[in-house]
Amino acid sequence: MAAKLERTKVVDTALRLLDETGLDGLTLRRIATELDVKAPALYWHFANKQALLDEMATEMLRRMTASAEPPGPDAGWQDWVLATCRTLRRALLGHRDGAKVFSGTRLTDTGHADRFEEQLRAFVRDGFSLDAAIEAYFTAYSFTIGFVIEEQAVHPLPGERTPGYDTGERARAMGPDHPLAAASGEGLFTDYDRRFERGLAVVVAGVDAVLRP
Amino acid sequence: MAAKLERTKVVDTALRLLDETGLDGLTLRRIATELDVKAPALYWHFANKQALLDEMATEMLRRMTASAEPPGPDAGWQDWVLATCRTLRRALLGHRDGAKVFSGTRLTDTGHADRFEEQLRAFVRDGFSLDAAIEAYFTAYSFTIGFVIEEQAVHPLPGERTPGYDTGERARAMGPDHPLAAASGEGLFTDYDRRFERGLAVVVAGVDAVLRP
DNA sequence: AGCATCGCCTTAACGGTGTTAAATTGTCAA
DNA sequence: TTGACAATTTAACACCGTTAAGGCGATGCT
Repeated sequence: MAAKLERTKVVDTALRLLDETGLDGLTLRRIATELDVKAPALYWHFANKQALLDEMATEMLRRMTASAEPPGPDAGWQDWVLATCRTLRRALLGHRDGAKVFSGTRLTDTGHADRFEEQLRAFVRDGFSLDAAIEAYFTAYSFTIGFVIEEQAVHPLPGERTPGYDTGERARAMGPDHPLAAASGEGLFTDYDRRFERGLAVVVAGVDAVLRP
Repeated sequence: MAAKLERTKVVDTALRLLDETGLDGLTLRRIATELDVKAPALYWHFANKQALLDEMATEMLRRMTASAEPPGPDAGWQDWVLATCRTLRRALLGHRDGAKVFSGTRLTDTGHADRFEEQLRAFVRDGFSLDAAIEAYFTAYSFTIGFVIEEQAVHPLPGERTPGYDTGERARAMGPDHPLAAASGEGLFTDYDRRFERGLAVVVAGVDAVLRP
């Protein structure tokens, strides 16, 4: 079982390096150096770089479901949607370019099936059809992915800020012909926590209005 | 002004090649060959590859706003949200990896400001505060981006289908312990048109319930 | 007409990338 | 002791984005 140990060690190192270098700077040679090994050695454990990236995304999801407590047994579908999306966002924000890594990969195992099943069951328990449950889940999921991708374009890591998103300069570029657009910079590039919660509330209210039986 | 003509020719060619090769296969040498030119010649027109990608994304947006008629003058905010998101989705679906190209770039001009301004005005005209308008817009925008990223993972181009998203195999992997998850493949990987419309309806209803004054 | 300038392109090269093939080491079993 | 096998190294390949230097043709100035 040394193989599996080594595999997870590679993934751990790669995830840690991801925060330092970003997705573009994450090369196999760099990962290998960090592990005191030459690059081709990684091909013993992974078929190619994409397989490693897939495993990284899967590991992110594993840690996410491991870290966050699921809602209690009497929780409604709303609680489950809120909990799932908040946890997903935190997991994506946990690594630089997390959303890009995640949305570009296919998961390598079904360890997340438990949570997914519970999420769907919460809907069905409250009267949703399976079809409506999937629709509701996927809508909230899509919103979360899209939101964090935009968020990480501005904040590569929590606390950091990508230079160039200057609201003042943006307002000037919009010119006097677009007063609303010019004034929107503040509302578009700040306060992502609050805005994510409001967006989530919008989605939940929408599901309640359109999909709830 | 032959320079500007050449610049747009490069962008046109790059966008056409994108459909054939995908984002990973889109190299400067390939683009240059297609233009009967050597790769370094591109550096006369663009500072680097990212600048070309930015211009490609901007051109996608330009074509999008040029192709789709805006709603009439008596259209409500709902019409504007629906029109904007539908048009955005079509623009992203118009090219292989369109959503990835788009979400990874910063726009190079303010040609889209007109539409954005009209979108916000539609909200404000119906009583929204600017803050609520931005929140509503960004929520719908995030949903659309996230949705199309997932969609293009399954359908790289309209009509094509990425191999490996087999619902049967997926159901088997989920096992008998996860009946809902196992049955969800059909609802997750098919019929994106209808599901996008339903998701959009959810978002609009949510905005109506949470953000409308 | 001659000469310099400038726009646009080419040639050559650099350091880096993912990936492969073959040779090499270390370890444990027969 | 020998052999099998896992795990890694060395060497190399084809390709990538990018830079430096120079060439070439058209334009404009004297």
